[in-house]
Amino acid sequence: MEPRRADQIAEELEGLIFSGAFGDGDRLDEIRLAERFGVSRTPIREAFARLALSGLVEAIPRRGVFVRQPGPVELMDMFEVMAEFESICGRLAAARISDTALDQLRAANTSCRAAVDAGDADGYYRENERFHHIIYRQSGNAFLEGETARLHRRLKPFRRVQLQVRGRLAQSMAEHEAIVQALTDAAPDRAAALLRDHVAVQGEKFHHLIASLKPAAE
Amino acid sequence: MEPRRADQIAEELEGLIFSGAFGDGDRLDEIRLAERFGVSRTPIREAFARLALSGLVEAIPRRGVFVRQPGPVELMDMFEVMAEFESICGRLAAARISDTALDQLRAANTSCRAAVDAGDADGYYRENERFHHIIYRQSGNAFLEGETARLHRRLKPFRRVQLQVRGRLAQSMAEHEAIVQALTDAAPDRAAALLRDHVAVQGEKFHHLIASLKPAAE
DNA sequence: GTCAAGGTTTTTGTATACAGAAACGGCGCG
DNA sequence: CGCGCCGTTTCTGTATACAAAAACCTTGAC
Repeated sequence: MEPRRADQIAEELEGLIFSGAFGDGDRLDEIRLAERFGVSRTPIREAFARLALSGLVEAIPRRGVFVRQPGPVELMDMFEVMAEFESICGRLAAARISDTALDQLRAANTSCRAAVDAGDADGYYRENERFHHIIYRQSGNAFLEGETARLHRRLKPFRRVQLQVRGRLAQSMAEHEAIVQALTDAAPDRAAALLRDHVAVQGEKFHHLIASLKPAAE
Repeated sequence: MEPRRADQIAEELEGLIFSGAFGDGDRLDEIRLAERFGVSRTPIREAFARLALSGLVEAIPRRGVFVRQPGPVELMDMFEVMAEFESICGRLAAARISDTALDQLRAANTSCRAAVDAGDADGYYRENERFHHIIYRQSGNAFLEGETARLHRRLKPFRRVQLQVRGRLAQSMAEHEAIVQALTDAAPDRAAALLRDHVAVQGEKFHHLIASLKPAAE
């Protein structure tokens, strides 16, 4: 049989969870999913293991696996941590960044601005991601880079929403340039502060958004 | 059959990896392990999934699972991140900590000192852990608490080594008291700086240790 | 009418069997 | 003598079958 069946299933399930087909606390039935995907229970269980690695589901022994989707509170917590992660990366990168990487940052920023001007949302996301990943890498700490990228990836589905606020993109671009400047000047504290605020703002915007979306929920 | 077989196997394998029976890059043979534990391959694979969650092994598709033990460089990176984690927890906790928790910190510190005086190493480790976990909790950020505890746990086997340096325990105790003072004074920056240094020192000690142990390795 | 106990059903966990891919070795060719 | 190709073997991935535990429902007693 196809060797990467379990991986594909994991991806599809990931999509289903992100799309909201499965909500927080929902139990994922092995048998139903096995029938649905036309495979046995084994690759389903394998897929569950993959999802558990990403933190999307949690397996409770003898009970089954349950969708673990962060609620508003946990999401705010995650954004707060994300801001600190980026801040640390920036602080370290300010001392360790190479000239080549600085050029790459400026290039990513230029592409980013071009995407904004062209109204190319996908392009913006892609270049924005590149920008941040360069900073992660330049922290010179592979473990930090990995953990930061991990959380970044996990928050990805929720980041899209809050960027639709008018004027945020232009402001974000300005912040990017200030960050590049701080890194160029090798100013660790400034870079750390700028990056923290840059991401923290995303969290706040997100908070306002969910607050306006469901005011009666809490 | 016993329902928690896979969990037990996972624990045993964890012990084997920590004890050095399996080194970095070693491939874990499903069949051999199945024979060794007297079970089929299925619970072994289940155990692998658990270990992968802890980051102790890495599964490469169609190749098998391999022990992923951090080398000196990665370990240093992890200690650096650990220091930043604790620092963040301290900064947030300084603003959010409760009087009850402050009392608990002082109590843990007292027990800690008693253990040091009694030469009770295990007691020291336990109370020291309690001390730090209280701070994680008091950050008021459940996600941060979880991630910090996770990394703390992962570094646990390597922490034991570096504490055997003479005089470190007493110094560590003094740092603990300074940290409690900073939290009592609600001084976020001071608490953050103290905690960062408190943990960073561990990383440095560790670095010196491995440097002295294998000078020809690099 | 409510609660508890027992049996039934559903579901997880494990064992075994099989298919397909990757690693290994021998053979032939240049 | 070195290199590449093909058959063999070993191992991962998947399917199916079975055991055991938890959830569910029914039934009986208080």
